Amino acid sequence: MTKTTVRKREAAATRAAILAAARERFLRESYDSVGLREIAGDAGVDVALISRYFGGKEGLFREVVAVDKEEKLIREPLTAAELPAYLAQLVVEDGDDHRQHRMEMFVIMLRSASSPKAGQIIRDLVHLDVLGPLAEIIGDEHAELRANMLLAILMGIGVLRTIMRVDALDGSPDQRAECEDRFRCLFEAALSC
Amino acid sequence: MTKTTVRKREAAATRAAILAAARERFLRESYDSVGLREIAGDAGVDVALISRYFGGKEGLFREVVAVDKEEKLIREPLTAAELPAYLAQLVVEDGDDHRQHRMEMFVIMLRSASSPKAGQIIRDLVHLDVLGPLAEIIGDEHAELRANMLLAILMGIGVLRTIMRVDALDGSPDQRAECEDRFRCLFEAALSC
DNA sequence: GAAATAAATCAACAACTGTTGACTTGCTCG
DNA sequence: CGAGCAAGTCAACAGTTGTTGATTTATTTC
Repeated sequence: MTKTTVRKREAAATRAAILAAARERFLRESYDSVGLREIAGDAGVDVALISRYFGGKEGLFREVVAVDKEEKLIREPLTAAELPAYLAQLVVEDGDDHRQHRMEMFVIMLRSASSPKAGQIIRDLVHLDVLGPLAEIIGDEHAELRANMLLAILMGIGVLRTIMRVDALDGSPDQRAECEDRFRCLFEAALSC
Repeated sequence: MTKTTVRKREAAATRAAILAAARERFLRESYDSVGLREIAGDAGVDVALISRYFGGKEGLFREVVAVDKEEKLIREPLTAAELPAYLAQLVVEDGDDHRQHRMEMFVIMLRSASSPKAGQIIRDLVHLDVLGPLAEIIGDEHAELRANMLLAILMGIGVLRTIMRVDALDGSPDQRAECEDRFRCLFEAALSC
C-alpha cells in the first residue's frame, strides 16, 4: 500500500471542513454554547467524526486556535514606531485577509476565555504569542505594562464591536478613516504617556 | 394571617442567598458553564427553589444584573474633566466597595456576553446604562465615539485582568499608583485626541 | 474480481442540563 | 389543638451534551 495517495474518501478534506465549520462557530458563540452536532451539521459530516479526528471537543478547539496561531498574531518585523498605525488598521478591519483573520482570532479568544475548559488554552496563547512579541517590539523599560495597555485597547475594541455589537465603526468610509486616526492617536498615547 | 411578618422559614433570606451565590458564580464563569446545581449548592438550598423563585435560569441571571444595575454603573454627577481620574481609580480597584462592585459588574457582563441566552440582556444594559450616560457626560460633538473609546479601554482592562489573568496591576502600592497615573493619562487621551 | 482497508454512518451510551409536580415539613392563626 | 398554608424537599421528567462501539460503504491492491 503506497501511503502517500491513500485518503480514499478524502479524510483530509473532511478534516478541513470540520475545522472550518468549527472556526466559524467559535467566532460567533462561546465554547460552551457551541454543540458538536451544530459544527458537524455545518460541515456536512457525522458528529462521530469529530471525536474520531480530533479526539474530542477540546482537541478540536485547541486545533482551531493552533491553526490561527501559525500565522503569528503580531507580525514580527515591526518597529515600535510603526505599531500604532498597524494596530489602528487592524481594528478598522478593511485590510487584507490576513489582517482580518488576525482580528477574528482575538474575537475567538474573547468569546471562549471564560469557559473552564477552553480558558487555559486561551490564556497560554495570549501570554506566549501576543504579550511576549508586543513587549519585545516596544522594548523600553516599561515594555510589559505598555504591551498590556495596547492589548487592553485592542481587546476592548474587539469586545465592543463584535460581542457588545456597538457600531462606532459602521459608518461611511470617511467616518471609518476618522476613527482609524483617533485609534492610532490612542495607541500612540498608550506608548508615550 | 398578618402578611407582613410571614416568611416562616425566611423566603426572602433564601432568595437573597441564591442571588448572592449566583452573582459569585457568574463573576467567575460564563452563563453557559454555570449550572443551577452549583449555585444551589453554594447557597445551601435545593435546586428546585431557583426555578421556583426566579422562574428559571434566565430570570435569575436577569435579576443578578438588574440588582447591580440599580447602583448605577456610571455615577451621574460627574463632569467630563473628572472622568479620566474616576475611571482610572475604577480600574485599579482599591476604592470603596461601591466602586469595586461596579468593576465586577463589567466582568459579569464580559463573561456572559457571548452566550446566546444572556447576550441580549447584556447588550441592552451596555447601551442603555453605560454608553448613554457616558456620552451624556462627555457632551461634545464626538461624544458617542469617545464614549465608545472610553468603554473599550475599560472593557479591555477588565478582560486582561480578570479573564486573561494578566497581572499588570498586581505589584507594590507604588507600582499600582504608577499604573493609575498611566491609565488616567490614557483616558485623557481618549477624550482629547 | 475478491480480499483488504480506510472512511463514513448508525445507534446507543451515560452523564448532565433546566424544569416540574407531588410530597413533607414547619410555622401561624382561629 | 388542629386546620391552613407557606417553605422546603424529593424524585423524576424530557432534552441535550460529548463520546464510543459495531456496522456499512466505498476505494484500492493483489
